[in-house]
Amino acid sequence: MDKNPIEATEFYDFLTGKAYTALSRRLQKNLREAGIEITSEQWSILYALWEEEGLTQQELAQRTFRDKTAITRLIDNLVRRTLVIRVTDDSDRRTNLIYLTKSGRHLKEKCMHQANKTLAEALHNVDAAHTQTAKETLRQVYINLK
Amino acid sequence: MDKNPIEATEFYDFLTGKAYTALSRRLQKNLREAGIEITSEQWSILYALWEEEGLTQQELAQRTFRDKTAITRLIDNLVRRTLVIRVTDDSDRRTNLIYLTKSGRHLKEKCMHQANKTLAEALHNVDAAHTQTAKETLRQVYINLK
DNA sequence: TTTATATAGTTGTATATGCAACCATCAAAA
DNA sequence: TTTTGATGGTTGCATATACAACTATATAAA
Repeated sequence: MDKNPIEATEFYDFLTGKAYTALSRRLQKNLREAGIEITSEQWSILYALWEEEGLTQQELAQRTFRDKTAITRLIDNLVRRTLVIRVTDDSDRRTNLIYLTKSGRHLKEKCMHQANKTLAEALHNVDAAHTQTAKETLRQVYINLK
Repeated sequence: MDKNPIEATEFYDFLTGKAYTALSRRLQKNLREAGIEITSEQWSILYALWEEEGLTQQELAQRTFRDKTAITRLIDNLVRRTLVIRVTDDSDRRTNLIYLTKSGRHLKEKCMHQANKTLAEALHNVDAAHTQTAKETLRQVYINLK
């Protein structure tokens, strides 16, 4: 567990989450400036639903790596903003299937534009090869820890 | 702002913070299993103080990239756990200087061991060169967005 | 059929966070 | 010296989160 102390020693910033905090805050700022009043966390739920509608809350929890209780309340808030609806699954009345409303679906283009803008701002002065490596590394970290 | 859509397109997971969430959760789990009942956020404050005591709350806010109100309440919780104390600066009575208590100082070794363990688990199967690149990339992201 | 077990989701509680508004203190200008 | 503006910190509020305990439903075992 102390195999690579040299590399790890300078990597505590990763543990403090500074880069992710900065990224998340910038996304929210960009969304707000585009007139979209959702949080970055709500964005991540919508992003999953833009990829595939009708997911259960469990599936959303897995895809966004959150506790299912966090999903309950995120969906609560998205329902209140009339961006998604809960539909009880007839074949298993325990589960809710989450669908986008027309407004929720309509938001996709504008939101993804802001998401792309945010990533471009974040990765300014980072060459493509390094971006690719960082992407793979974060992916491996997730696989290691999930 | 849409200069590198290809690289960005597969990088939305970075925006959702999955890797950081996984990392933060694992750190807290490792600390708990070592009998240390602090959150990963509290760890990041203590980490800054282990590097340098007597920081102001503003300085802590900058170093951990958090809103100063978040620092107020993190310090509240750390004071309640008797890990740090607030000392009013005599030369400027607006500012609090934050010092570790004996318990807070004592925690360093055990906590840093768990932090190193967490990073090692996270970076398992990631070679040193990639770790280095990821580190630099996250650093650049932070610089771009801060 | 009844019982036991597993799964999907919700609620209570404690913690964390950003933003806006606020108070206290300091420093510079008038 | 008084006023003005800047800075450090706190509080109110809404949101997000994990964990534990709970309800409701479904499935498997007896």
